Amino acid sequence: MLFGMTQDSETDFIEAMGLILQGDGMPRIAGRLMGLFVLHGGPFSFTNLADRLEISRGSVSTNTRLLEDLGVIERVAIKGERQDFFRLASDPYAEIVERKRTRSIRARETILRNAETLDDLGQDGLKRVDELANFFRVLAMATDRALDDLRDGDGASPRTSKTHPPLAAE
Amino acid sequence: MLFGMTQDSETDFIEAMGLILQGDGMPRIAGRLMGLFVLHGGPFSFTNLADRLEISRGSVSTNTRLLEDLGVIERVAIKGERQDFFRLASDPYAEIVERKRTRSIRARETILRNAETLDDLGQDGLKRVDELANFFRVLAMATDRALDDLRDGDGASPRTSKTHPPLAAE
DNA sequence: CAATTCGTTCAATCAATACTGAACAAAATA
DNA sequence: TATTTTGTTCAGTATTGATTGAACGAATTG
Repeated sequence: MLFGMTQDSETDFIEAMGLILQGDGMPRIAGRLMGLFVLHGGPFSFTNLADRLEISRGSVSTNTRLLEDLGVIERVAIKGERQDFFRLASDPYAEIVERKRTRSIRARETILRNAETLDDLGQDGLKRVDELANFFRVLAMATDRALDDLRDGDGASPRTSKTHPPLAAE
Repeated sequence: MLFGMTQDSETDFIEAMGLILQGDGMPRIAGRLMGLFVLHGGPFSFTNLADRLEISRGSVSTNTRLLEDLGVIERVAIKGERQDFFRLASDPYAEIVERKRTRSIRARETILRNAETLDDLGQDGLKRVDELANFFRVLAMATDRALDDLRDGDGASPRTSKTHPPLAAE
């Protein structure tokens, strides 16, 4: 039987990471890989990854490349070994935030560019478009600060929100 | 013929918004609706929305409810009218950011909760898990600030990043 | 050189989700 | 009361993207 079977807590952690990254629009397997690399830093061989996570070699190839592009992991060569090895990068999260920032900026640019060719918008219409663009600008600025915070290796909160307790899901 | 046919700039704007929101994990139709409401504030009747965007009544129902829950639009009643009407809400973007914030906090909590039951992680393992949790904490703080900025109706940048020019996609 | 190992690619399958359109209940109208 | 209008729900379809597994070329080994 398989149902009701409980898994060990390492698997729970890895699967949880799979779901979290999936919820953020990435492949679940990328999340599982990330979870594994956070638990044990690596290096893991290509084959080892496929075996431990029980995923196909194709998925290992695709998703390690994805995480490599994101700067979450890096490919390392090991003397006397034929396989590729991967380990958690030294600054795994910066590029993720950087991409979020870029997406917000792009969205804002797209909006402003499309708005240029619009006429027949009144005073109010222009204001609403401006506020939409500003929304994305604010998002971009927020990720920008997040990048700074990450770089500073910011362990404790240096600034508390005006409107929220330090951290709780409410 | 249909191909090569160009659409007016209003449609371009609306479609662009559809793609932007789709890229953020929401239904494309929700984005189109949002685009329409940003251009013209409303109120639009239920049927009018279906006609203008050429979408089914089912989609109007589902996606207006989604945007209503998000606080982007609000349902209004108009004297002498049977249909529901919708207009852009007064503070359309706050709840969107609030949800982003909640997701980051939840992710952090999930990680910390799963990490508790883990043993056999060395010094290094604990550090990596901590840094992962901190990553989501930083994201939560960033959205938190974004929320403040939005409320302040912040039109000009009060603080410039240490590492990036004021705003460009690079 | 033949056989194996390795990582990538790609066609096929699978899974998740969006969207439609018909069925429905409630309310308004005739 | 019968008909129409209205918004929701839901089953079915379409679409999109993730995942697999086989085919492949390159490199290694025997």
